[in-house]
Amino acid sequence: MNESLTDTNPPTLAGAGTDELRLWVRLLRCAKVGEKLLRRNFEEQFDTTLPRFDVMAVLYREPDGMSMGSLSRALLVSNGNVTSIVRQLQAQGLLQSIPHPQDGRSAIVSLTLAGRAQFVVLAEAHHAWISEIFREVPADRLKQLVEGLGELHTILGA
Amino acid sequence: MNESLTDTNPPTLAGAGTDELRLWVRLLRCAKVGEKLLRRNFEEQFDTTLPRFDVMAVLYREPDGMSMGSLSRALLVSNGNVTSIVRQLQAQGLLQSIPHPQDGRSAIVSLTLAGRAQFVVLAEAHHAWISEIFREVPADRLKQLVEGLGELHTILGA
DNA sequence: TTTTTTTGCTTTAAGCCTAAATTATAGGAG
DNA sequence: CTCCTATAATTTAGGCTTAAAGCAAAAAAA
Repeated sequence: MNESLTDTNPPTLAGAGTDELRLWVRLLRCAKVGEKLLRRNFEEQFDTTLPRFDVMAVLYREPDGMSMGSLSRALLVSNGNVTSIVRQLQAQGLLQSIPHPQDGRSAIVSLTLAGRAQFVVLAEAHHAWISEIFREVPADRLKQLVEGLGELHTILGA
Repeated sequence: MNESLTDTNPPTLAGAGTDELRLWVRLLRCAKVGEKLLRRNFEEQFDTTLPRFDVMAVLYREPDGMSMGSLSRALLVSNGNVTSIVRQLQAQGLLQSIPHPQDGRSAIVSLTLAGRAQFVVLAEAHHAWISEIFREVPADRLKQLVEGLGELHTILGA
């Protein structure tokens, strides 16, 4: 029950090995492994990054464009962060920024035609990579995880 | 079946909304939300970071210390990355680096007594935050996710 | 022994990320 | 109209991250 007085091992931490902690560690671990793979693929095959892909993915769903603020909220990243990523995409001609007609502070960013075309290509590759990653996961297990993580996300979002 | 010629909405992407993609998006989303919360807490309450905590967590389990290489492999981060984090912890007196007796290239890093004491405090807070995050998740759902993510991690690791 | 290759780690360049400070515009109170 | 506050975005400082290049020691080869 108690730690031995001559124990040279680390003292047991309160709560170590609980289900919550295990869940968190595994969640983070799986996400990290996947991200590592995607980052490498995006870099090697398209000379781009996951964050840029994320920006394009959000904008693809909004053909009329959106403000920098909405973009950063949709991506769960800080306001200032979006600025530099948008700049990169703009420099590549994949994205355009147009001053808001009513509000002089704001700008509406949207994908260019080239950006939309490029995103379709990227999204296809992205999906193929994800499929490959989860290839060995049984379909019912997949559904179970989707369900469980959906519930988790709802709880976390609230 | 086909896209309308006058459709102003984004064309449907092949594979959009499949279970694999949904799983990946939710996995990443949940991890991101949790990380954001932990980062803020570590910063505000202990003026430290999640990566530093991660290093300490690994070293806590290895009282005899380990090489920089083992450390980076255990954390799934690049070799060069560990260098700067270790330096920070060393500057705070939480970690010590001792030259390897046989191998002049290598060093053995380990937590100092102060580092071990500090880690116990951090780990306790960390666990409390995690518990709070998952407070509303039913115990059986928790177990199911732990199980599913464990399997997923095994598949991803191989 | 001398040379070559490998290995452990650090450094560098580039990008992502945040919080906080700054700038500029918008909108309301007086 | 003027002042004050709120909001949109950028800039700045600091930290994390990687890949690639560099350095020094070890190990292997010649």
